[in-house]
Amino acid sequence: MGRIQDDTADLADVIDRLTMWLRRQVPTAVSSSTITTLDSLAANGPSRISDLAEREAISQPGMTSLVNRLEAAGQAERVSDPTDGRAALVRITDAGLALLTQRHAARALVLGRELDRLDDTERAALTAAVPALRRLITMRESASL
Amino acid sequence: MGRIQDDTADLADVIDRLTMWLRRQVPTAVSSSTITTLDSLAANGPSRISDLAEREAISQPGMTSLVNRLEAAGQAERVSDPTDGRAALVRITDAGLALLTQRHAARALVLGRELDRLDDTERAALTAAVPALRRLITMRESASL
DNA sequence: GAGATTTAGATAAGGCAGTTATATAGTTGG
DNA sequence: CCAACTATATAACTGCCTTATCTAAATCTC
Repeated sequence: MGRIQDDTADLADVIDRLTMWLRRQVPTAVSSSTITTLDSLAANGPSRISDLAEREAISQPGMTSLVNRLEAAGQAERVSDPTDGRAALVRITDAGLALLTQRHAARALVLGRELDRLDDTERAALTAAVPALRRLITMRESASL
Repeated sequence: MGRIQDDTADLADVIDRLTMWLRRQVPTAVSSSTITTLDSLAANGPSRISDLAEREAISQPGMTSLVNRLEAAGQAERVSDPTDGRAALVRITDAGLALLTQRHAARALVLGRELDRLDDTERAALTAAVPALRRLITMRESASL
């Protein structure tokens, strides 16, 4: 119990710090919720404002203004929902997809530089952990939350 | 090369998503830089404003105002630097340490619940990766950046 | 099918946390 | 002892979020 709990705390701590560090290395110039919203649009297809707000855990007016920014930057666009005249569907544009690609590449590059400084055993341990980490994510995405 | 690069992108992606998810599960009520600054104070002892600003990669006025907030909340305090009348040393208080402890416990709890749903092999892979992740962090902390 | 209720989104007003530019006060070297 | 430097604070501004409220479309009830 104590053992597992310690590892868990370690993992949470380590993830925390790595993320902070990655964020600093790749100064995004766009806010973190901008990126995660684009990610969500890329993964789930055109979505309603209120659905996006719920996924990103921000308020509906907050998402309205975020979408306004995305639209102004040409990274997403509003299309009308044929089935509901009140709703607007938000769709990622090619420019939005390009932004995601570029950012992911930049982060991978920075992380890659650090990985080069680890030894083979350490790198192997990280590689071996990726599938479990991915499972962790997909589990939560299908969870009710 | 391609192989390692793919793993790297995977790792960056996975870390990204895990962090977003952790952040949402444990709505912090305090900003992320508040926490990381307290962390830094706990780890490195009383520090100057400008040193903190550099470590956290925010501007010096930004750190001044962050420290003002910490002080107002009773989580840190300014003490005068005996060796330099211009400088203020910022020191974490017991309340600040308690906040860190509580937050880390909350995150570990949430993460632990998910880990329980993995199988033994997956958990072992994660545990095995922790030391390498930690090395990754300590490397960058001692780097010149 | 007309009017009340609910729902999707927009607008308004405000706050917090960051930015750059600049001011103030203490330190240090010639 | 004064000039230049350094540590922090203050000022003015911006970005991105919040809650409260408004409008318009959909749905439900009779």
